[in-house]
Amino acid sequence: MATSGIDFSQSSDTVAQALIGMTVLIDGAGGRIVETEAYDQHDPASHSFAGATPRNAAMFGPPGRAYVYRSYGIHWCLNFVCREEGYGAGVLIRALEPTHGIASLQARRGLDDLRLLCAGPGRLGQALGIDRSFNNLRLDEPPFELLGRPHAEPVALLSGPRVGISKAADVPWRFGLAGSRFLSRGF
DNA sequence: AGTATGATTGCCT
DNA sequence: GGCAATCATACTG
Repeated sequence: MATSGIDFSQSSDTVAQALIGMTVLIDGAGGRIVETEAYDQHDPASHSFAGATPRNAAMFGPPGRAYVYRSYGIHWCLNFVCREEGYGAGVLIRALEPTHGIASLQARRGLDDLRLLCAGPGRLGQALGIDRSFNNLRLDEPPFELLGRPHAEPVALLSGPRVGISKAADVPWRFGLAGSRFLSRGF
């Protein structure tokens, strides 16, 4: 069984790149991470920029946990907390290539098309069954499971501006797996 | 207490 | 390409 081997105490942009190619599962369902975005406390686009609030408290907690927030009143989005307790940084998981428990992912999405199953943070959240109860959960114990890249093989990374933000829109902290057809959109 | 605003998605023209 | 859905959070008064 491959171990994740990832160090969440690193900066969010480093973690965001290291996560590409790894596999995240919730209750055994999920897939290979093909798209991420980094957010940092000193980054105007980050929820943590203005300091800790009840909503973003998990971002300021211990690294290696989930930060879950509601997007546009509709979607649940999943982040991995980075750095250290008291520092607000995290990585938004934006897209997966479905590999495990595909039937349950499809059932929750009400959609069969593998390409659109987890291609976007809201879609991914729905497919994995994310909700508020996952906020602040540890990533190294159930229901979460993180698996490293098979044979620790290197991956070809893409990077570019983050999606859907108005501040710091030029910072290239969106990362993707080159050639993947499961990205939320092109780079 | 009222209002403005999203780290989005899906449907409409 | 445009825009409605839908609501928690943050900000203003």
